[in-house]
Amino acid sequence: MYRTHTCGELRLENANETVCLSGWVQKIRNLGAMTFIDLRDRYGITQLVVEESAPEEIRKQVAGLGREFVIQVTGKVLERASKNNKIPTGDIEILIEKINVLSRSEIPPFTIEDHTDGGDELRMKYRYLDLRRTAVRKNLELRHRMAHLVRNYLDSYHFMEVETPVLIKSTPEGARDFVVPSRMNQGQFYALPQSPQTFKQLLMVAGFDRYYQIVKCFRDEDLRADRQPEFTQIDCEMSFVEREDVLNIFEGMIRHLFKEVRGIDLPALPRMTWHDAMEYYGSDKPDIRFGMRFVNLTALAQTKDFAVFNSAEYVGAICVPGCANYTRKQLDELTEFVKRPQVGAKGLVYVKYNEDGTFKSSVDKFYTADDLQAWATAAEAKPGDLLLLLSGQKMKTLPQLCELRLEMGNRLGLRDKDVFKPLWVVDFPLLEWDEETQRYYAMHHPFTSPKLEDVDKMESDPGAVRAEAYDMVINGVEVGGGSIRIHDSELQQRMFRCLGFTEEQAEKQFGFLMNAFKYGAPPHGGIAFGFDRLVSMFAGLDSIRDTIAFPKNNSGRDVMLDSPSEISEEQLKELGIKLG
RNA sequence: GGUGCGGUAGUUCAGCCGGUUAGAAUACAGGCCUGUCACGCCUGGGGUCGCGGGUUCGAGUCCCGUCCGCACCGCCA
Repeated sequence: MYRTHTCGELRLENANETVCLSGWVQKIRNLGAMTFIDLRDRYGITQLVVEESAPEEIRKQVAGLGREFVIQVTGKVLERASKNNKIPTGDIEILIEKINVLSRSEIPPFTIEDHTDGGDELRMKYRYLDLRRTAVRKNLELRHRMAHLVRNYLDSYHFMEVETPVLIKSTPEGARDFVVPSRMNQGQFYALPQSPQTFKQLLMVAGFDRYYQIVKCFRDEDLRADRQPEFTQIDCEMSFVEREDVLNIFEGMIRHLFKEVRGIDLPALPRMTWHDAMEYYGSDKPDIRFGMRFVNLTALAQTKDFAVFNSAEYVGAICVPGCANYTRKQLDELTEFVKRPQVGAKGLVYVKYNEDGTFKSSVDKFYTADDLQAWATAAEAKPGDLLLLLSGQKMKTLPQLCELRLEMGNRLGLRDKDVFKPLWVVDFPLLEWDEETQRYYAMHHPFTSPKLEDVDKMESDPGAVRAEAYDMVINGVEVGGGSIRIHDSELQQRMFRCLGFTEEQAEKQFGFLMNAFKYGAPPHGGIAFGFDRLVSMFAGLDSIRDTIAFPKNNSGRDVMLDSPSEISEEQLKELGIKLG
């Protein structure tokens, strides 16, 4: 037997018991006549003590210990002479009677502590050591707990978890596929799923009317702090439902998670149309923890001889509360911010609505105080507020203003990580025009149902057709999205036509689905949540990496395994692949 | 594909306008210490300044190229 207890469970009431513990040596504090050892496992830290009076043999063994050695000790639980109220086991210690070194350790490349001295790269290379740290372990514990809560919640609503294949068929739409060469079918390739989308729809045809799966998905696109090439979705689909049914069930799931994990009772989630999200926040994933909604000043701004505004399709403003006292330097910084290539604005116009009711702006040459007053009124500004204006082509200016708004939210501390403001964004456009290829693409995916009242416009005005699609957004992060699907094979064919597919192409790519729909497809819809993002949000992290046990770096590499890597000539030959 | 920042001791970093033997903290090793828990004190070892080229009397420092890391843009139905 290696242990009678874990390193996190002994308390004062265990005093005088003889116990056996196993774990890692976290820290050795040698005070000369006595030595303290912090013994660590998943559950906590227990202090071991060796006194001068201990047998020579034990003192010698302790002297030979090093950080991260794995040891097993037997000893008596004693009340400490000086207690440590920072840890749950801080009232007791173990007087070592027997010690057994189970495994030695080299000196670790970084300290295994909450505030490690190791940088990201090193921690990833030795991820198994990094995972010993409480901070990282807690994230994985949270992930486990959330997965468990999700499974229980969905199970209670009769959702069934079904596994779908990982080796599937490549499709041209959407993200790049990861491909896997087939040895038995030379010259042909499997693709890894970007999502189990078509399978879950087929499961609906099969009559599994409530399906879910916590499942790995793969996209061969460049990485970000919140994007990994393989990531986990909570993938769900339901039959005989309308949009409201789906929103209700999954709003319930998110509220359940907030309640259980964070102890937060969320109110019902507000809804916002995609159109309003763009118009007032410049984004399809608005952060509504704070105000500063956009105000359209186009008409009011095009009254004077200011060419910049007069030539603009759109002039928009945000009203920043209490910032009329911004200095020239701060305003210059903001101008620099919006002119960065990542934002791409040409310039920034400010209007200070001073406490004394006067105005000071960067366009005083062109506009009178009455003009500026009219803007301030439109923006519901109060004395002491600062208006920031951007102008230009509307669909370019809105996202720029969005960046500026988020920046001001950050500067004013309005984006508190412990405040959660989820919402549904609904009524997305069905199609999106792509300038480069001069055709429409499905904004969500080609199986998304148009809103019934817009179906007539699919041919005459495709860009105006709205979809039965919805995203759940929390604090400016898209955590989930889905739609009511098309279950009518004729409508599906119409959709493919809108996307410029020939009948043959549609048949070749999605024939299996269209065929299935000929045999009685129930109305259905669903949603998928980005599980990594959800966990990182609940953990208050900016990056999803620390919610994943073995993540990949910025260039999609696993620095621990050193993958991807080359394969042998033999392997290539077997696969019938020649490298160029 | 692009932009920005970074790469110096095991680790995290400092190193100014180019100038003597490249420093600090921490980790590590040795010694001292009876209540530590970020233990304390003393001593010591430890460097291909990412790599290649160039400018210069002289390069960690300046220039060019390259590799690696991070953040972002493009991309992510």
